[in-house]
Amino acid sequence: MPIPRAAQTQRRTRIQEEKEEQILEAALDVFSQHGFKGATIDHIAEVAGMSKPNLLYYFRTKEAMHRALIERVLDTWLDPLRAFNAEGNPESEIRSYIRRKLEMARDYPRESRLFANEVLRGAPLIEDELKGPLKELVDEKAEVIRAWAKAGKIAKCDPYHLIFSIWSTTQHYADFDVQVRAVLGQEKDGDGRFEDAARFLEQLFMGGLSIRG
Amino acid sequence: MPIPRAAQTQRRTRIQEEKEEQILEAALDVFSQHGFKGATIDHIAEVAGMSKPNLLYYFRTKEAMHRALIERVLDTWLDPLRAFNAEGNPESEIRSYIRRKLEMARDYPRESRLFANEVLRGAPLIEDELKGPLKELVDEKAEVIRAWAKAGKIAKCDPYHLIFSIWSTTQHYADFDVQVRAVLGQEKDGDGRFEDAARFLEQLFMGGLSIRG
DNA sequence: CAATAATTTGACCGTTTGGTAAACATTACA
DNA sequence: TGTAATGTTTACCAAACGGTCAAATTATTG
Repeated sequence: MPIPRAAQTQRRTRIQEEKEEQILEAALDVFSQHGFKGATIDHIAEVAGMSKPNLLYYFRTKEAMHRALIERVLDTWLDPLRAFNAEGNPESEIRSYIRRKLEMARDYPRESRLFANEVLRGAPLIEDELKGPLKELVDEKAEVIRAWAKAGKIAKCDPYHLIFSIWSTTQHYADFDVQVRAVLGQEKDGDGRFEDAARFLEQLFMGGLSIRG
Repeated sequence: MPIPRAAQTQRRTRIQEEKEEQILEAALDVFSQHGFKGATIDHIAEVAGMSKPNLLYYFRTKEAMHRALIERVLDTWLDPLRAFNAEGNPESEIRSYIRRKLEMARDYPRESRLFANEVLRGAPLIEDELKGPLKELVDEKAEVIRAWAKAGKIAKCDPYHLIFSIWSTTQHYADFDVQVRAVLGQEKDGDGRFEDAARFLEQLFMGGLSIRG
């Protein structure tokens, strides 16, 4: 009598929804802190408050858990870029994109680190996502930026490297948090630090794109 | 008859120097690619072309290897910042700092990734280094930048976040190389890509600091 | 060359880890 | 309420891994 795995059933029960959520929440904790190899199923199970075999009832392998998690994260991770609007004016669009990305680094540092860990190790699980959907989205937005530059609304610049620089500067505050904290010391608390970073980055990018602040 | 471990001897022999170098080179390969937990002694031994017990003759534990490696890397990693000169003029100093950091991301991506991995997992091995020597160095250079701003040579800005943004934008090309390549596609080769990034970053920071390019 | 010190290796060990088997418990539903 | 499907747990396994040991080999030096 084969046990029907949750992942194989047609309709998901209430328990499945709850438990899978519970597991992914714990998995996010552990994977983002220790990386894929460093994370253990036992540890995730402990954080999730359930037994190891119970975890493996919902996700058959550690990799399946990681894959489910990272695909979900990747999706929401790109929301700010999707919100980037060609119709809006360049200043407010770029400004609010930077701010949203910075807010995400502040509010969802685990997601940022999970992603960083995955890319650092060569992105074996999401290579296709990067080369497909991600590239297409970036291509589309890069075209918007290029049009703005052509119309003289912002300085001429390489739109891809502009996007990279916004990603890197904002995510830095999540991924390198330990270093940032070590350098800045205890003086500034979370909110003050966030505001300082936001102010600086707006100045940097507005100036760099020749947009008067 | 206790075997004198290489690390314990007073003077290092020729063989010790060679082999330790050989091991650290292999370790850099493996640690930077797989992270601390993901790296195995067997794998490092294989890359180094020697047996596992032989490795452990020179470095008693995996952690000792990692520590030796990361301390060496951290030291050379900060050279560009140390070269930052208060006497020089702001434009050329900042410009060449960016370029040096970008060159390091291009020429030493393994070192960058090793460091990123370490910080991502909470920097357990170099916490003291970050809070001590690193912080002091950054404090010193931040003061230089602040003085430049006060003298009206560059726009007023938070010097710490300026340094963070230079770190993050340049190191991004090493740490997130897979993503960068996925988005940019095969069109641009290594050198062209590097020049594009360099041009963009110079424009960004010169403009952001109100320095005319 | 002899003898001592330094280096290298194959075999091995205890622990951790990802994952399984099967019995047991609970839930959903006719 | 009975029964089949779903969910949970205890006990366990094989492989991988960090590290040790003692014997063998090579290098150094008096």
